[in-house]
Amino acid sequence: MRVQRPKGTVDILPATSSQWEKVEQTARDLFKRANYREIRTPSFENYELFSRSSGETSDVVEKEMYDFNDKGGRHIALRPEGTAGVVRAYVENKIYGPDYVKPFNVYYIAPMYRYERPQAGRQREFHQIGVESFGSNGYLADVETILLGHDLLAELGVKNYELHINTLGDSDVRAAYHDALVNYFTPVKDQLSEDSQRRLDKNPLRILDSKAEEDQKFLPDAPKIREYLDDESKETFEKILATLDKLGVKYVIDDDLVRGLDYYTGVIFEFMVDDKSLWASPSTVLGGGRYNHLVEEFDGPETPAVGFGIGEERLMLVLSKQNPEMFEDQGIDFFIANIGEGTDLKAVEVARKIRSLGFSAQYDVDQKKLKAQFRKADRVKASYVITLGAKEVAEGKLTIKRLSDGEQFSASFADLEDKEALLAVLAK
RNA sequence: GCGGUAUUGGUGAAGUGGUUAACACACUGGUUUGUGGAUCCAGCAUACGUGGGUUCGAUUCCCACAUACCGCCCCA
Repeated sequence: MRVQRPKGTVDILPATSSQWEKVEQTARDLFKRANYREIRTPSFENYELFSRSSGETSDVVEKEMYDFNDKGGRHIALRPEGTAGVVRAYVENKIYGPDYVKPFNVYYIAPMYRYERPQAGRQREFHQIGVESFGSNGYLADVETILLGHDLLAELGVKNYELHINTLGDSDVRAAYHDALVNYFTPVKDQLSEDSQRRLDKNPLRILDSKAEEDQKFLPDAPKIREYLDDESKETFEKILATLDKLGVKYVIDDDLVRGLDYYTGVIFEFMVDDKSLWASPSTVLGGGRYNHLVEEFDGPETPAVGFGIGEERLMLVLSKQNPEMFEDQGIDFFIANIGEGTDLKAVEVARKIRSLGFSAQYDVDQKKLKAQFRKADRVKASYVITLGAKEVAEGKLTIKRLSDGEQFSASFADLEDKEALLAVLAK
């Protein structure tokens, strides 16, 4: 039977998985230093969790949800994003209680699922790195979240990224602004693009970043969210911006920035990468914002929260272009080549000994001819080849050859007893 | 969900309605039976995504499906 992986999925093979490891390790290290700890939640949840949190009419829910009924008749959905599950876990485990230090800061690195038409950097199973912070409505919580995103991209070596930032205000503001947009666009509805006419009913905010030519002339004069902000929202936004200024973090206030999910309530932001060799127009690699009502939505106490998510596939795409050094194959430290009767056992012992010192080492389980063993050493990018022959074994000696220049070193088995001794031999 | 392009070996690819599917790289073996990355020799496709159809005959024509990619929608 010939089998094929499901549409929109990929196999991450060893050549690539080592790159993923590096990226994820960088993220984990940074989060750990900021005292964000990992949370792992189920990859599937009850359908309603996502339909409620993302918005019934959002595209994610309407057409991208990977859902099914299980054998017990439960309506299940594979998670399309990370926040809802974390919020559910927050409430279900009563983390809002006094036993937990606030804010409650967590991160996750996990697969997500969306039933979509695949493209480069967009799959049905994809991965997100995300952070969430629960319990603080302080502007510094917003700043901290933005900084984490910023610093992560910087540590990874992403170039040409731009922070776009905007604020949606609280639900009253959103409602008022929503109405204002509808009032503004409805009179000219038949002049709008087909897509935008549909958006007018469903999600008027979306019209703002329409690419359709017909829509462009209406956009500059469209009402701005800032005109509808309450004083508190305005003040918080100003504080966030002022702090970013003082910290030297560059940003662009983007009136047209609207995130696709319904649950955002305050500041929203995206880090966009402009790389013409990857995408015609700047693309978002990291997006997030404040969502102060989601915990209540799931019957938890009123709890402010803020977070972001990174699309890992997109991030990898960017890094492969912008930081190729990070992705170079390192190879192994030692390859043990052996020749002659009874030397195979010694090769195994030497390899294990070397590994115990913390080096990487491999020997030829196929026991091919010496020449073939050397060829294999080249292919696995070994730095050194240790040659073991009957003669060496008898004398308690071994030869170490540096493949880069062919230099040979003579060592004794005693030199394998500790790392310093071995390094000393190689330093000669 | 809509529109478009593509699909030949491990890889990059050439090519044709008709006995043996070019070339290159990679790989494997050999080139004095203990030393690699060079040269040389040899080997290396279940037959051209899957299934139908047209045809005396299809990898080459048609249709469907699958998958990938591009654009839209949307988004990470």
